[in-house]
Amino acid sequence: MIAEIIPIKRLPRRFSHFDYTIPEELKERIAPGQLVKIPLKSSEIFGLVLSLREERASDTSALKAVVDIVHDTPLLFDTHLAQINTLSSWYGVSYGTMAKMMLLPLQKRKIKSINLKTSTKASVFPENQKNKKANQTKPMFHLYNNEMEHKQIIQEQITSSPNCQIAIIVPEIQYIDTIVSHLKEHEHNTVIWHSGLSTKEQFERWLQIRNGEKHIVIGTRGALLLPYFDLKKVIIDYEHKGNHKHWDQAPRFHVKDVAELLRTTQDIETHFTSFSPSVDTYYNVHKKKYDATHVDISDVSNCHIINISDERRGRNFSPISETLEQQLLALQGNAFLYLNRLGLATYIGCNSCGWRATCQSCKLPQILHKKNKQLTCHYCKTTMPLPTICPTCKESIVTISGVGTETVEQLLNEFVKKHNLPHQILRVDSQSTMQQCDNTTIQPKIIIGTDSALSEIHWDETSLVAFLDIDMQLAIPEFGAEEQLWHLIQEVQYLKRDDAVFIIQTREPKHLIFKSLAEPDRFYRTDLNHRMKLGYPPYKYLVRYFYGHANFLEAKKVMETSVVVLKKRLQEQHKDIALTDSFDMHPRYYRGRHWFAVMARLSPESWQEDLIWLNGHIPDTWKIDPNPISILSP
DNA sequence: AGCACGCCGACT
DNA sequence: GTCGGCGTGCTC
Repeated sequence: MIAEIIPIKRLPRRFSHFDYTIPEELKERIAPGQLVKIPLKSSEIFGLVLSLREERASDTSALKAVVDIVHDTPLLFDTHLAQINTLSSWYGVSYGTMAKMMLLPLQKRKIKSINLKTSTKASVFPENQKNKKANQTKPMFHLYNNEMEHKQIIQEQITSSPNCQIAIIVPEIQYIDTIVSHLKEHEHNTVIWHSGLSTKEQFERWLQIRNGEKHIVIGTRGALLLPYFDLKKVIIDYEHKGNHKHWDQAPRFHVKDVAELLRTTQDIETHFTSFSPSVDTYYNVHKKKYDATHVDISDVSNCHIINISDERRGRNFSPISETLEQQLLALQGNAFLYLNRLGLATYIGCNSCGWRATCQSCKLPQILHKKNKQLTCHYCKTTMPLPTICPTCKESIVTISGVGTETVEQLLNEFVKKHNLPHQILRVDSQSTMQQCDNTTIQPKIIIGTDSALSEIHWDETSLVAFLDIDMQLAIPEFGAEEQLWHLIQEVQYLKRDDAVFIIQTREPKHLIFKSLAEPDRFYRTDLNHRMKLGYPPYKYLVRYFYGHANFLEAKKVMETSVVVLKKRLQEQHKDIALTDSFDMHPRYYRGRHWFAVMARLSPESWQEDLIWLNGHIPDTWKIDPNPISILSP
């Protein structure tokens, strides 16, 4: 007999499983799902028994032997093995990589002494999935307009499914606390899971999840891949957020896609919850693909849209409009000024020849910072001195413009001094957090910050919120850029005190987003219409492939020829899959390579089969990114 | 992917 | 002589 074993190790995608012989004394005991010890190269590692089969003539005699069985009780159930199998084929990773994500804390000596609970119900290998379609419940969407409703929805979901496991997935670690505070009375029955846990914590919590000792799991995306004992329900909270996608490294999975797999193959309920439904969810609710309790999205009618172009005509070149200035002068309590740009100046260039300071390797604009007056690339963090003459035409004096958080910080400090205001100015961004600042004074504060400040603001003390310049967000050439800005406005509206003033400064006050604030359906319908015309989700399921090489021309050439070959294959096999031409990514150069990408548009009805077909026909060196949140960036 | 191996160049 | 840089090659 031969054992097909998954080595629990990140291996390249071509190594799905390895064959091992079974020593005589283990033959009676070995079974699929068991954790075993196997030799691999020169070391001994853990493996998972995938299946057992009779010896074939084609088997070489060079096979190594299984060393030992760690537990007689299978560590994983058939459903878990089936899940590994499907997710590997979607994301183009080896079984070992998938297994590693399910079993990350196992590299321990403690493992031998743990007690594994046996599954009580007979697990069904999902071969006859098709028959089960009838019992499946549709995904559900729940809207909440305040934290009371939020708490209520989560609590209802917990109490309606007693004695089985529920996973609540949030997009970022910071959101875990909110959920925990809503479920205080279930604290003894709750496990928190996120990427910041130590190996020891991971191991303990992993076992509680595997053995079904705790019923409520609150965690970030990785928590969805753990081997649950008896999972009945998945709640994806803040469902509109992009960070439900694991874009970092393979497997590049989207929580929603994994939840859909669990729903269709294991009858696990999926619930999407949010205060601002994603465009995708809005579509699915209206097409009756999701059930929903109510979808009356509250409007943002008390928001002041300020046209900065008018201010410019009135010779006010400050990033702070007159309206905002008046509000600041009358400020009681704290203010939060949002600007999603770091640094002092974001445009360093030459007026006569058009040269612009860009990073040598990444080709991204360099930003001037206060510290040492250095030009910095925000992507690769390299710095260089600010040039005094244009490096290209050697004549003109370099122009410095564009407002960043540091500029506004300086400006506000002068403003406060000039008008004798009691406010302290704080800059909160990726370079300086709220904790680092002197936060002990009872002095009122004006906080100037980027996205990362949003979760640190004390909203109950804040009576003024302003977006200084969000036009840059509208210029991003990504299909989800408008939607992201929409959700950002909704988030501020959701978090801010009801009586707090909300100001948005823009050069495009006529933009759809601002015109739709009092009429949310208009935004959704119009954005959906654009997406339909351009072939974006939810009308198409996107898959992005990308490839990088140290040499630019080599990268370009290899990618282009591979795309031509793939297009030919698609035509030969009459596959209804649209493929773009290859395009360069943004930044074009990072991690020592030049990157090119290609995108496939699949039918939302058949994406699972099409994705597997594509993954089987692409070069081994391509990275696979199904359902990407960004087309251009890594 | 990740790790062992190996072949050179700069130090106690 | 030995530490350590990262190029190369292999995993049942």
